[in-house]
Amino acid sequence: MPAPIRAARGVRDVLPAERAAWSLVERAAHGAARRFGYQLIETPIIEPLELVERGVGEDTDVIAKEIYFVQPRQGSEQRLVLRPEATAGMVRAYFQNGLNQAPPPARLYTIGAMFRHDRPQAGRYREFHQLDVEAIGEASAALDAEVIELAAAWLRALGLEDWTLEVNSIGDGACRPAYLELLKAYYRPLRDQLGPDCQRRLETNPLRLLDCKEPQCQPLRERAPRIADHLCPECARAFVEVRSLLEAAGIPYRLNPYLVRGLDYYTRTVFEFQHRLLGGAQNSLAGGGRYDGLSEVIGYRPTPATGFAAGIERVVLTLQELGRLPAAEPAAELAVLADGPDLAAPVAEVARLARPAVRTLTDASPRSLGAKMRAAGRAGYRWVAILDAAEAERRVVRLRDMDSGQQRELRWEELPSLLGAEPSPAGVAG
RNA sequence: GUGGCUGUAGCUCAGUUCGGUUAGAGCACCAGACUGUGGAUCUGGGCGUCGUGGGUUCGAAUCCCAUCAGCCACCCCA
Repeated sequence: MPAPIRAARGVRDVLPAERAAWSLVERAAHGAARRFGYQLIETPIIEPLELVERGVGEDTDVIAKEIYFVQPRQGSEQRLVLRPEATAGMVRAYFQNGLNQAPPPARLYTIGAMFRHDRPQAGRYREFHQLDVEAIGEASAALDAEVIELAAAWLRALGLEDWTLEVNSIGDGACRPAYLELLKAYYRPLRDQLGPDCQRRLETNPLRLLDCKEPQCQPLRERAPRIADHLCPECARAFVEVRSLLEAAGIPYRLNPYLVRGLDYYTRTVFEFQHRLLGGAQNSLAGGGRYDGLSEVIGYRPTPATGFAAGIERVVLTLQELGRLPAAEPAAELAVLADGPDLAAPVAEVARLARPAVRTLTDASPRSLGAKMRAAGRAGYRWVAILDAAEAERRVVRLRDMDSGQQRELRWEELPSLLGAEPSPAGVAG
């Protein structure tokens, strides 16, 4: 026998008990997105390397070490990768399918798996799932506020109230270059006090100096020029508008002048939802912002857009920490039990008749009736229908109400109407 | 990718310090008893190459090395 094959590192199985919580989170996401007029789309999990490279930024860690490459069958084939995030694919799909021909903005969302070759940790997996919400085609600050409000509505629908929202503006092509010069001018004399990473960032990606967590770098940023003080009139106006819209919507937020995105095509609004229960390093529930420069980078017409990505696993984890996971639901409401051997066919027929009314499973195993009843009791089924050979011949069952213990004989054909009349949510779950 | 901690039954763990017969407990699972036919109780049962591979030794769950996996902190982000 070969060695047991285990799942790859950093990926995990979501079993039925936990999957119920996922369904809750996903249903809330669909509900929130639809209520804001966002439509569900699906984009491929594999995308061309170039899309991901340019969509994420070639100098980022994601590109440098976290990309999963798809092994090409021939060297000449296009290089494909597993998507590490959804936004670039969403924008590609928007243009490629002509959604830019409709009146803007396109309000789109998707839920799906993303892949990053990180070092696994609780709340951080190599395959993880995101809710991704994008409003593409319009520069209005109202859309920034809208996607934030959507995210907040989603979290609130799940009973998550204790998050914090941090907001910042990082300007645009008109004002950021000048600000970056100011930032560099501030940091250059302090270069020797910076960590090695930040010494490099000083010239390549100075915004990143602001959110460096190295103890030696942190104090220096206190006196650094703040971009909020150096926004161009348009960006300043947009920032004010986003903030006033959030206040009007009753969404509490905190200004974090050190919240940044490292890439050039991010503009103006950036934000992040956090939750303390997620613990230190992995406390981010969702993050996003405006990315007016992305479409050009991937070869399409300049088009403003804004959105966010949220971690499904992290939301589920937070619900778990709060003890708010939904109670495990029995797999069925009715179990049809064979009292004796060779009853598979009649048991299946009884179940078939009952299924239009209630979720029904069968147990025609050779175990004793006591064992089957014990299993049914533990599983929490509402009803049990028992039949032996003689009853099968007469087309009747003993129907037992597991709560009251009451039991009566009835004809198979009576099952659906009788059980259907009982108040029982036959809703679709997970 | 860097550093640290940890891997024993399906799950939670004891045993490891200081090597010594057939490696333990609870939960869960299966069978039976008890109420014809239930969640409790009782009895019995498989619980396992002690993560994997190699080494030291008369002898390794225990010591050493490697490897894989999980967790924690970085890096980064969801």
